Amino acid sequence: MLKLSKLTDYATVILSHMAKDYLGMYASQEVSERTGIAQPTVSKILKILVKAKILTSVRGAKGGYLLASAPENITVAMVINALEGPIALTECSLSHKNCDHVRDCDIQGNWGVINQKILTMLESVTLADMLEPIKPANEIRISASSFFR
Amino acid sequence: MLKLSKLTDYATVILSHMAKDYLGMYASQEVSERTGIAQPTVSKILKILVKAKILTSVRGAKGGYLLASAPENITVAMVINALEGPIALTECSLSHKNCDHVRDCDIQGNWGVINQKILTMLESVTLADMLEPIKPANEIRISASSFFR
DNA sequence: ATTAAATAGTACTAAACTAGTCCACAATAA
DNA sequence: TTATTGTGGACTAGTTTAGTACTATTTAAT
Ligand code: FES
Ligand code: FES
Repeated sequence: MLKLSKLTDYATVILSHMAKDYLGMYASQEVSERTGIAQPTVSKILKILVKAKILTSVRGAKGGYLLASAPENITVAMVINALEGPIALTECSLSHKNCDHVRDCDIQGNWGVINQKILTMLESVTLADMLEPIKPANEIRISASSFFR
Repeated sequence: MLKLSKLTDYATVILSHMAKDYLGMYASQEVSERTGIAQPTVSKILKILVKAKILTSVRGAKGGYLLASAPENITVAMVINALEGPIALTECSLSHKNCDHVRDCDIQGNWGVINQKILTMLESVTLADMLEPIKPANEIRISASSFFR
């Protein structure tokens, strides 16, 4: 169903929460309470986000997590990348090695283009954007006829 | 890893093959030989594509499958939809029911916007486009600053 | 009529992935 | 020293996916 994992979804919820006061420090405990996501799961996600350098952590009592940069500089693509690895719609967008038993394939490159467009789109959305209330007029700038040109 | 299933990938390969002579009829046997995808798997995919009305089938000896419409009218979104169901990055893009234990969530709507953009993009790419050799200059028309405005 | 070639539908299995939990360990504040 | 908090890794149960198999149905050719 072309979907993100639940953990990625949670991660955006968690980060949005933290972005509201983006200089503050948040203990996993507290994040769990505020978001309603179970504590062990929150903890797991926060650890992953630290490893991806999206968050920084402070250990010990009164410790917690903070955003490693301003919400404007954290993109949705970064978050997806942290939790799910590189964004690649098809195996071949990432490496052609895995597709060896598919002969007669004329389309790998085009998948790559689609993939790149989605990536660019996701890179253009930041945590700050996610917090904004939705504006109804969202004009799409891609016209069908110009897609591959 | 935000990826399409292998079957979807195969489906595009199969359809691209069939689109080369898009009035011709193809037996699953033959498609299997040409693409190198195992026959039972090809067969499974073709059945699904018929149910989605992307292909039509002719039963009996000398039967086979044909494109139900011209390659220009078959979009990548249709194919993904046939094999994986509705395109929805997060549960909430599809229905908010499943997310009830996430309190304090300000972002569902924005996911919906992102989702819609990806959908529009995938709807703008047709089978005919997939067959074209790639053009190097692919200007992306979405600017970061205007994403949510 | 009979046979062969082809799709339709469904069910099944094995493998891979995901979500969610848990625990022993390390760091720090009080 | 003790309580609090993050770190790292392991583990289990559940779900999803890929791939296969089998039976029934349809049609062309003979
Ligand atoms: S090389 Fe993988 S689908 Fe073509
Ligand atoms: S309602 Fe599902 S992530 Fe917000």
